[in-house]
Amino acid sequence: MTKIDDVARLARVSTATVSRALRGLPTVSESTRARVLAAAEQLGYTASPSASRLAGGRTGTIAVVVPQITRWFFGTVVDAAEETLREAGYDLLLYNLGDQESNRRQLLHASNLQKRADALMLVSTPLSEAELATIAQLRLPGVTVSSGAAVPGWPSVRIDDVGAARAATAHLLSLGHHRIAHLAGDASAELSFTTHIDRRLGYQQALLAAGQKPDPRLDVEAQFTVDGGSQATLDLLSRGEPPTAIFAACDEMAMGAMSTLRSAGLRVPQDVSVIGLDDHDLAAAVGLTTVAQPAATHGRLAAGLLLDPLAGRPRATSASIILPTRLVVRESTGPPRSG
Amino acid sequence: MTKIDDVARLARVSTATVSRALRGLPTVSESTRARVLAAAEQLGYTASPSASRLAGGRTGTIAVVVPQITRWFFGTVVDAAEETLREAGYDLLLYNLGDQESNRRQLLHASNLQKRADALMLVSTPLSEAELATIAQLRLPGVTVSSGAAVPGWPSVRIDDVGAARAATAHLLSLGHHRIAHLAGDASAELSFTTHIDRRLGYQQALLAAGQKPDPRLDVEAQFTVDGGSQATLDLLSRGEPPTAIFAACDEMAMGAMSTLRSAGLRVPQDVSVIGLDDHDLAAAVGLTTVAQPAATHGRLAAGLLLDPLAGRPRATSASIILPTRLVVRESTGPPRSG
DNA sequence: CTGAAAGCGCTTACAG
DNA sequence: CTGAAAGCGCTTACAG
Repeated sequence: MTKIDDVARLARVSTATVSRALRGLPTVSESTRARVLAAAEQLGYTASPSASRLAGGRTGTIAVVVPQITRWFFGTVVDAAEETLREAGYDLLLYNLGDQESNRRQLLHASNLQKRADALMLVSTPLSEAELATIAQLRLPGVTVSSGAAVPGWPSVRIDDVGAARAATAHLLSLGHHRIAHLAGDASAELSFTTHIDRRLGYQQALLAAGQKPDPRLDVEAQFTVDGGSQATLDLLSRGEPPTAIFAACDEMAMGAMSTLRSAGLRVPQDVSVIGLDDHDLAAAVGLTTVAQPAATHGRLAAGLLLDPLAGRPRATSASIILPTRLVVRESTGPPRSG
Repeated sequence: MTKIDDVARLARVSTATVSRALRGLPTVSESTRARVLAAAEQLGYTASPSASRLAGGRTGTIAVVVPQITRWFFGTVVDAAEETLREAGYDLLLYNLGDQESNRRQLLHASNLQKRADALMLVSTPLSEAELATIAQLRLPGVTVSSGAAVPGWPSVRIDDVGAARAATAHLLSLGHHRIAHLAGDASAELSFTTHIDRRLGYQQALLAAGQKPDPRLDVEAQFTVDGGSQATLDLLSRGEPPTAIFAACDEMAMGAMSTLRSAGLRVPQDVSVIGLDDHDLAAAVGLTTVAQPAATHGRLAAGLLLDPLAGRPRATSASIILPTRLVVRESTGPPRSG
């Protein structure tokens, strides 16, 4: 591997000058810079990241933490963030929390993060008090995407979960539904996971605004996945008279619900309407009505918010971005039979 | 940040001993090791990765390259690989190639990789001759997942794409279909991308074995996505008499096809049968018949193949793993109307 | 605008 | 089993 000395020798300058020229620092004459670039090019030189990091104190890396990369929203956020970060020259270190709580603790341990990344992007990742305190003390720049922890001093990119859930439920109400079920995220599993709580809140608010009292028997918790949606729907059906409509807290659950309803001999939307929240890649294909949220935009904007302070620039945008959602009506919702 | 000297001072040993004790090298007495561990614990010490990498020559990082993290197969492979790698103490550096060819070239440039990662996992990533040569010359350990490049000396984990496609097509043939279309990956877009070629080959082999001549008008190319499947199906329908069955090269395309067929007023499977290849998370929910491939197993095994040589162990498994596929019959396939 | 020298925080022969 | 010292390949004040 060629190193900086090789380039310096060939360009007849010091290693300090090579370092400056290659990083585009302004204190290098044009002719020198040209000579250095030519030498580096000729030798196929790239600085060793380990050495740069140690000497410079910056890692050139952003750590991105997601609950599970296979879920639509998280995959899409990471996809968009990766592109933005790479264009800016940053590497993306992926932390996929998975199910294991032990995994979580270890990953979010301070010393692990601070020495590995210049900044942190937490996607839908709740934090304990202790974790929050540690991160605050590290003074690591960061951004949160979607709900989860609110880290003091960090910007956030998210939607109005309460409002989106309200809109989804209101759509069902406007069609004349009176028995509207909710498939909620499992609030107990992930500490202070506000997404689940907020969406349930929006659901309840919409019902109350329409003069309906939320019925706990129509409100079931499950995993935020296709299987979770299926299980929750089975659960719902086993409780007796089925609802006339279901608001699932995410599209994956909604698709699981649609599938289970059909297997149970119920037609969607004639017997039961289903609405989700996301606008998953496949929502259009399965005719799912949903409240769309712009996942890629989350990732792109969050990455941008991280880059500004890292480059020493003031943040271009305000600290907290609430992205718009919109109702997309497809074939999975309609008026109730008796409506 | 506490550094190794702090620990050494507290434990009353040299930094060399701290380094050895913490990494579990055998040449440290038990009592010394205990003292060092206690000191490190007390100070909350973790070694600086940059310094370790520079001094030790290892990065503790695996670079994982995927075409697009949002696609089911790739997301699932990365999810499984991440878990295995993290358990072994490795970081995962994600390279999401995306659409941009320029991106590709830069990422796969030798100097970029060798200094950033100890090993490389290429998922469905074709390489040019030049890239292959560079990688071979780097002597970087690696593994390929799914088809793409065959790097000399690297193990691979994949399915038999030709056989899987043959099985999918044979299923349609066995139901009595005579006009079987194929939605293929866009072979021209990604150099030497053998997955697309192999699946088309299997399709053609099955037809020929049944005495049917492949009809180019029933063989359309598209993106490996839901939208790609929709577009290709529209294309197919615009060519005149529709096929009685469609074999889509992946489930996402198959789901796009199902959706477009229904929008066009064609029933699945009564008017047109559809079979995919993957067993996507949502395949069961939409009743898609498919040839299942174990995506998570790909990721887990590939990560394992990488870890053995990195730990200096001989590889536990043979160099080339062909994982089994299996036909999963659901509701999207049936006999042709006139059959 | 450029260079000599120190230093980033570890690991690794080399000795003992 | 342990330590002193060199070295990994850069970047950064400090001088000029």
